[in-house]
Amino acid sequence: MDMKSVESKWQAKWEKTKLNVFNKKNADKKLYVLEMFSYPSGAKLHVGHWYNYGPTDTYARFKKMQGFEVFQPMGFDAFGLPAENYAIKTGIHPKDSTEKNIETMERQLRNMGAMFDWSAEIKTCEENYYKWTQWLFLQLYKKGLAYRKEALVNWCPSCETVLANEQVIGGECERCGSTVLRKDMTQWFFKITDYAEELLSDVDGLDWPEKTKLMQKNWIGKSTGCEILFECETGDTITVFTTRPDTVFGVNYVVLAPEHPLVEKLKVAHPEQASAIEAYVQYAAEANDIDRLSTAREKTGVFTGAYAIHPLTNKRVPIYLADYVLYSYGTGAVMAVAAHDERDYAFATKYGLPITQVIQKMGGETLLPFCEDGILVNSGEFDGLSGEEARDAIAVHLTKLGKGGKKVNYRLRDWSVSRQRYWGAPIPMIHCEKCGVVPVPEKDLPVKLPYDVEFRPSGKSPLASHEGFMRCNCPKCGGKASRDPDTLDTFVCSSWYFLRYADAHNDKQAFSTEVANKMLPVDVYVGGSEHACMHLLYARFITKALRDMGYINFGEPFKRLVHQGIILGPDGNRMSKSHGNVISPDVYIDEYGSDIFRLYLMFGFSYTEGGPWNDDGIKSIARFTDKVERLVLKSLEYKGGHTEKRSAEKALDYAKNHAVKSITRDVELFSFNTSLARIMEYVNALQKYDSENETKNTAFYKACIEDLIRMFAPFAPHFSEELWEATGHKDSVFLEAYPIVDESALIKDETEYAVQINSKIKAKIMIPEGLSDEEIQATVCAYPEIAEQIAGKTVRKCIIVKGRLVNLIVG
RNA sequence: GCGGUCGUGGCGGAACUGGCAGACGCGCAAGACUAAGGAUCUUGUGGGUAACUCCAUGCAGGUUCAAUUCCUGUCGACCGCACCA
Repeated sequence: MDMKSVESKWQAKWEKTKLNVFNKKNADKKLYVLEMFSYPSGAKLHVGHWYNYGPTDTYARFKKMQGFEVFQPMGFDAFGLPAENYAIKTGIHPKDSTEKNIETMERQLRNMGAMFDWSAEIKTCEENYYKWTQWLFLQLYKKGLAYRKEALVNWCPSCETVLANEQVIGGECERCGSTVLRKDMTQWFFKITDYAEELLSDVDGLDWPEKTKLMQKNWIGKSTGCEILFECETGDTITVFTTRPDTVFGVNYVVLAPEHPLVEKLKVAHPEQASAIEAYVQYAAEANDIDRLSTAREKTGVFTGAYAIHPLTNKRVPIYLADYVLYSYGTGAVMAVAAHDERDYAFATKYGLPITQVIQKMGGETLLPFCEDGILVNSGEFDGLSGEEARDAIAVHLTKLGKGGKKVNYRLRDWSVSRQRYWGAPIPMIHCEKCGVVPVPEKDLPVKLPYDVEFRPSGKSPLASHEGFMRCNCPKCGGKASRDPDTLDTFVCSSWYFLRYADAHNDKQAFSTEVANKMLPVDVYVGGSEHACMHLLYARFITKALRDMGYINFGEPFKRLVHQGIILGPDGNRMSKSHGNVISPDVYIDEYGSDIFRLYLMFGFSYTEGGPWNDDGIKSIARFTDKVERLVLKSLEYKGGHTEKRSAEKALDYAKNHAVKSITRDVELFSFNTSLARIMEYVNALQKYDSENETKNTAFYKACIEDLIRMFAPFAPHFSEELWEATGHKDSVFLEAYPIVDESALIKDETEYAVQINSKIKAKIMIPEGLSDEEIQATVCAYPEIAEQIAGKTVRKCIIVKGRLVNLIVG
């Protein structure tokens, strides 16, 4: 079969008959199958795109044949740094390069032959999309979920922009790998922390990979503990957060993060220490994140000269500054218990501070810090309590004294969304000298991104130097004002696109509530696991926020989530230009066509695992489709024959139904390799029937062949359409129902049992269906080979696993 | 350091709730058809052994009538977090 012409033929037909367009009339049977949309940074589709989209399309087509009205849209996440960095390097405008890349990629995606509903296509860099991204920003602002503050933020010196915490991977920029610095800047933030608890507790109800759920949980990082107030000589109060209030009697000193606001005051109160404090704050500010976050690094710090009063013992404890305390977590201050915390122990040892043991391990003393639970000692009235009891009792006691109480803390921080870059959605805010920060009225959206901008980095936002863009009037007072020069993080664009797909042409709203409630949530979402704590978390947050604003009635965007694995280069390494191991799908598609490429991706790997690319595998798939084609075409010539159902027909019928049953289960699990194995088995059975039976039950055999085409259709769509047409059908095979299991064909008269004596296999015996356990045992024991071996011994126990095995315990 | 996932033939990979380890395919070997085959078809294919059988799911234990599957320890690979108090 000439796959190239076959593929373009059927793609044209599908387009013409609108086969892939979602039919709103069948919305009650909708199934929203979504692949993460493409990022057009490279000019072409790579193997990863194929591996995401090809097999998932097979799933979608399978569900369509099962009677679902499948909605499978596709689009482009088109704003972002790579296009801009490319522009800086080459001088080609990001809009031009992005549009060109999209054009190529879209053509390739169409040639893939997936059933994407192109009528709902989205490009996030287009006005009719980012207008609504800006609208979303304004809604969050109205709701108090978008706010501006000066804060220490992650700064990528190479991309010259701020990054969200989620975009800093091990202290490095997610995009370019530069070491991220910290910088004090005024930025827009989304208050994702308001949803920390809900984001955490709703995770459990999701049909997502457990690993991803755990990663989100850890990222949100809930910890329950206690806040404790330490009065300070200056009259201020230092609030610390601890998960171990049971160790409070062991506090040896209190530590503030160098950025803590109280530091200034302490410097004034203790002029003798001022220069030491100053020097240390300076030192901490200059240390980069990598150094500072390293656990191996030696602890450093400085005494402030000040003391705090222990809330329960009233003893004076010294106040230190140390950068092992993070200002961004908890209260930015901790109580140090050297005897029961490794970090405090290391610090105390270095600076010669006292160490007081207050937790006793069962049966003995410990010299090194003992960080587990134990019995309280040296803790006044709390002596003898267990850790758990003490944590509760001390928290209650502190509350009573007004010196603290129970407190929950999250690791999750608010999402910083300002980017000092050009290629993004402008933030729809205006700065007026008189009125302050004023939102752009919704009727004035979109705030258009100008084309003629000097996007080469200058240390500040490119838009800031575009006068025409910046200059505006204040919507409130009408006076002179300027626009916000920053653009939105692209993750804002992608945090709601799945809603826009459902109502992509709405020019009055971002989406209609009615439509969104009908079409969402997404039933199955497929994409890479690298988004676990970024896109997937942001999308959940935005969904919940929109729900609380009344725009939608659901709080989770993606009911089920599947991650595809990664296809590695033939050498087992991740594909990369530097490794020189990049496999181009184009070469193979040219030679074999898209169906065979997709089949190999499905058959050669476990979908969620991925693995190294291998050329031999793809050849074997091409051989298989040839075989199917020969078998189908040969069957067309058969005429006459008999109409009985003899054992040969029964065996074939069994093979078919066995395959149907397994495939139906496996495709649902995204287990495409085993599904195809079952199809291969069925093809082998057909071939066997064909070659072994001179006279055939022709009508039956032809029906089996047609079922094969139906079964194979989701896996090899163009190929199957062509064969379906060859067998005399006019309409698309995708309008056919997927074969359903006929359980009666799977009932056998007898089943082979493995028979064990003392757990060792001794024989395989055919046992008729429907026997009782006693009858099975009797049959087995009467079997000559077994009877011989158990002669003279007593059968003490007989374990029977129905349909599988019998284990005789003799002795 | 903490958390997680995974280690199965020469290779990719199967094995549903503990129940015949190695499905399906590649590769390899032999044969058939051929002028020829890199096409197609048939058969065989974890290892040892002449055979009875024995040994095999990273390694060492444990639970069980039965363990790739559950538990403990250990080695290795990968991923995530990383001074989070």
